[in-house]
Amino acid sequence: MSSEGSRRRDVTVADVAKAAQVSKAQAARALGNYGAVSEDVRERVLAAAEGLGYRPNELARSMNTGKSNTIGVVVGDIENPHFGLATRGITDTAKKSGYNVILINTDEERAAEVDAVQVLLDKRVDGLIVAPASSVETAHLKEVRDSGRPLVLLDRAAEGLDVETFAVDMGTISYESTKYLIEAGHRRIAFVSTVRTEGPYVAGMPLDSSQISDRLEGIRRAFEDEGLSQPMDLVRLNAGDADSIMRITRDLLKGPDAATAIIASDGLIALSVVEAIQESGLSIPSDVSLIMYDDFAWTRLTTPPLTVIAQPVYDMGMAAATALIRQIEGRKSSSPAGPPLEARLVRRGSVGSPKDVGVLSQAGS
Amino acid sequence: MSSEGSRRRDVTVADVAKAAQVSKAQAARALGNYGAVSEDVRERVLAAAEGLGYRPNELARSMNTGKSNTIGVVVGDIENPHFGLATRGITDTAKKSGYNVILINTDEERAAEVDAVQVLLDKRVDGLIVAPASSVETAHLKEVRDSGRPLVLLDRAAEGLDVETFAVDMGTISYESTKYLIEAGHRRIAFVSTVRTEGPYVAGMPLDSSQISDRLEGIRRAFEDEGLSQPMDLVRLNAGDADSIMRITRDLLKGPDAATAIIASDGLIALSVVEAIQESGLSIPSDVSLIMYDDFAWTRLTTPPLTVIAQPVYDMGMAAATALIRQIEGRKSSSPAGPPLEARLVRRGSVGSPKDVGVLSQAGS
DNA sequence: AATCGATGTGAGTCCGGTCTCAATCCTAGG
DNA sequence: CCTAGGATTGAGACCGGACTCACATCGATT
Repeated sequence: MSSEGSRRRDVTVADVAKAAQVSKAQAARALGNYGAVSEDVRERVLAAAEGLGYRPNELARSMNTGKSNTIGVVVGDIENPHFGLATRGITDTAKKSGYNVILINTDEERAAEVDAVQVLLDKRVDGLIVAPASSVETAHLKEVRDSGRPLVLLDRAAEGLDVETFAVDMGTISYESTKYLIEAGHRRIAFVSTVRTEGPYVAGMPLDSSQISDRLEGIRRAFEDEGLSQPMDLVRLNAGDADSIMRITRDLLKGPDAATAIIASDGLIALSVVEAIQESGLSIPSDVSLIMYDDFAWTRLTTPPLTVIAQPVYDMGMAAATALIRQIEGRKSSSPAGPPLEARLVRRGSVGSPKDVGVLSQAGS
Repeated sequence: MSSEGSRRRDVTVADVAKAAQVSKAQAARALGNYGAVSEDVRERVLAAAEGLGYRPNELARSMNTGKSNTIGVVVGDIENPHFGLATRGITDTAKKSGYNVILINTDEERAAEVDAVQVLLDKRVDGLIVAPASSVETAHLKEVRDSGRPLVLLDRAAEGLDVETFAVDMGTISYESTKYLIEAGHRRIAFVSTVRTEGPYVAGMPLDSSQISDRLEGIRRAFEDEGLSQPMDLVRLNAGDADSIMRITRDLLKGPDAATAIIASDGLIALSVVEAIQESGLSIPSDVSLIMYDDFAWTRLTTPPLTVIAQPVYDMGMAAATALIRQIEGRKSSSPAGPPLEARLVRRGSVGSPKDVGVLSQAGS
């Protein structure tokens, strides 16, 4: 309909050069605008390009500049708003510096992650941002490192891998939050997370996720500080889909030794925990207190609104991208600073005192 | 530390060939495993490749196969779980067929979208999935079409552009939902959306989003069917950030002619609407009823749980990717079917009868 | 008028693969 | 023993830009 039925092969510099009656080299210079080109030639070339609908082939360009202007991002699950927001921080920053993002989802599976990293390397991305599924098995990340390609970690650190990592200090915030619960009178504090482990949790056992280890360590310290010890039976890992989380929650809340407070390791978990609590006919916070990681908008809408641990997720993405791009573009050192990326406990309404605390403290006094 | 300090330039077929003492062509054949290669050569080449840590340069490969095994995805906002989930559907499907995804965010801005499409075309992606910010200004999409690159639309249709589009039938579900509200006694039904318009809404005015037009049309029809007419003053577009949505909500709920029900055009809007309602001290559904588009998990946790319009978002992404890949790989026709992609009204607790309905109907009888 | 440095310009190489084509090997049929 | 035809193999073109290098131009110097 329109005009030149542009089927098949697309226009190349050579075509433009021919049309503009100049050499390929000159056309390339005018188009790529580098080198010296006379006004006359430039105009003719640009006009020809316009007329032919020339579009540079970035693949070819990348091939001999060695730069693809693309960064690879490997996350566990974009469906999770946590990563959605982080990704947003990354893409926004990347775009600002002229980079595009290839996104790969791993479903938190190591095999998928190894694969993803490989693919991105093969595609010659300029750098990688990875939220490692495992903080322990990091051979593939070491390879990236050794290959000399810029790499930056998000959310979780990788053991024995000296790479810039953008994550909040989980130990501290976990400690604070636990302290807060303890001060409210809680002793039976549960922790629910998705990390997978072989058997049930044993204090200090190595975990795949540095994040979770740090959080557990924070909890332990908080108890210790008070001369108490953390109720290990309430640490529940391997929480998978909604059903399993609900099952775990019901289990935590039953019996004479039930948990009086639950710390949900992320928003998805909290969702199911709250659902299970509601279904059990219990109420928050009078029967159970709850703290969840990540501050999503909906947490203000539940009754009561949830007390959460807010992480600067967008900023983390932004910082990671900024650092990566800095690495890609040269100077190693310079400002390693940036804002500190601190998590914060946002006290809303889901934490109260456990039912029998009054009785206990009276009895104690 | 490890061994061969693989700095700089990476290993190429030529290097492998030299190491294996065969010609570049033979090495390439063995590696790319095409053509005829003797067992002996194959083994030597593979061993050499292994030893050298050879990794094919996908860029180079793409350049002369003309295939990048990459599809471009352009969405308005990955931070929005709607797109997060759709993207998940796309990436899962793509991965299954060996494709990677380059994701670009447009913030729902047309300029950014035009740019995004251009960039992806320049990167020679094999195909595009776009959730067009505007259903009207679609010149850039027509260009994609004309360039011969496979294109598929997600979520919204584009006017006068004959491209496979994966979206639910908004007219029908909107009609049904409105009917449901009307039957509950509502007459003052508001509709809040982010679409931008020049001035205030006027019946039938052209909108950027086909989705929204369809929804409004559905509402109109539902009213018409009952011999009523839609309260145009309650259609509020241009709802931007949280603040503006809350302002709009407060405005809708004040005065003698306040809205008794609100339809929120997406989850983000609903979030602020609910917040504004709660802040006003009103309650759902006794004071105001609410329906929102998209069924997010948290909608089950509010008090009351929200009545929502569930869309098969993941499936839409999956269908779009499947169709795109089919287009990329050949056969035009075949099964244009796939599951129907229908939206469904999920009745939970946020719709009730308006306060004065009793009075009114009594007065009426 | 001869010289010099700053442009302009075209031919051709290179990036790292894929692929064509002609030459060489090998083996079975005659 | 000779030969046709398939299996192997190497040289080199090619994809579409970026970039090197040698050469041509030209106004300005002295």
